[in-house]
Amino acid sequence: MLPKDIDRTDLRILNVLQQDARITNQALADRVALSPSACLRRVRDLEARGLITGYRAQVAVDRIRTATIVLAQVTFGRHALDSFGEFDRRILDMPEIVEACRISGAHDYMLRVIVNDVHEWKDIARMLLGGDYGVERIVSHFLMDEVKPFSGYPLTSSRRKA
Amino acid sequence: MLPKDIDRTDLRILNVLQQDARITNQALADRVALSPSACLRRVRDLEARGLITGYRAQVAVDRIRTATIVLAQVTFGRHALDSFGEFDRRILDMPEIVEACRISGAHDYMLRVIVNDVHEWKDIARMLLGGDYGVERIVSHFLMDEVKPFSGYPLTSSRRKA
DNA sequence: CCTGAAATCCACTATTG
DNA sequence: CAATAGTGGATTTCAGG
Repeated sequence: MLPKDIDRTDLRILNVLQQDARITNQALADRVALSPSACLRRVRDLEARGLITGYRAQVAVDRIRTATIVLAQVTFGRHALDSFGEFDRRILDMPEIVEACRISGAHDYMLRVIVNDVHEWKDIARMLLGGDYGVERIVSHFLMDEVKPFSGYPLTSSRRKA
Repeated sequence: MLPKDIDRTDLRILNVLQQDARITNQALADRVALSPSACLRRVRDLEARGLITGYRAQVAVDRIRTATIVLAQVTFGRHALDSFGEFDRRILDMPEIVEACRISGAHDYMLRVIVNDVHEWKDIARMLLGGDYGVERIVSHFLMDEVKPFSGYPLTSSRRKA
């Protein structure tokens, strides 16, 4: 169930850091009932092993710039796996595309894009369609309201078996 | 273009903190060419004004637990605005639903859900459909690959006018 | 793998420009 | 508003169990 190289103390550390990445090491050590030095060593270890992939400030971007956020589903025509590679490289290059997932189902990618307005999105969508990546169709949705903003994953599944 | 209560120094601070929330105040001050005290005052101000909404460690959740991540589009039947409120409260309560956005277009919500397996997702989807919230249809996509993981928003739009 | 102490280094405040 | 300097406290290393 739990990977054998992660114990409950690690989980507690990760849970706290998911909620408050800027907590002091001392306070963190208190919350997980460890001495500061032991706690720090675990945190460094979690970083080195790639279990913590980064620490990010969450910014209210809509209060800083004009921001229209688009969730776009991209469908490919021919499924040449190579064309995925080209497409991937392209979207990694575009700062407006802030997130991209390959998904199962009727569509191939789900993108999250930030633009100033709908016209800018039109330009980008046209670019993706016309770039000869094999993109056949783009379905876009505009984000109206962040009802539940992401604030970390549950690291233990709460749901119990029947 | 830029809100008058945010200057370029604030933007640089936000940009650095988006990439590395655990940087020390001194190093941050260096990077934005400010004294530590001036820098710290700005950071506290950005927090107090709600422009920074939190600091989060990014965790490689798939290396910690069995994780199937679902992107689900939820469509309502009758558009009673009240039923949205009930639905909202419900999803805020469910730890498996880690993000929820109201969107425009053919569907009403986009959810990001983490479950152990497809069966668990089936249970949750059935719950949402049967809970008398007015949910009419759920289209689900399973996340196959995080091609471009979210790592902060561009705070200045790079695209220039034609 | 932990604790505890010692030595840095940093956050934060007061003071001043 | 920003810089400088001081002090209380935190981070980090290391010795030892």
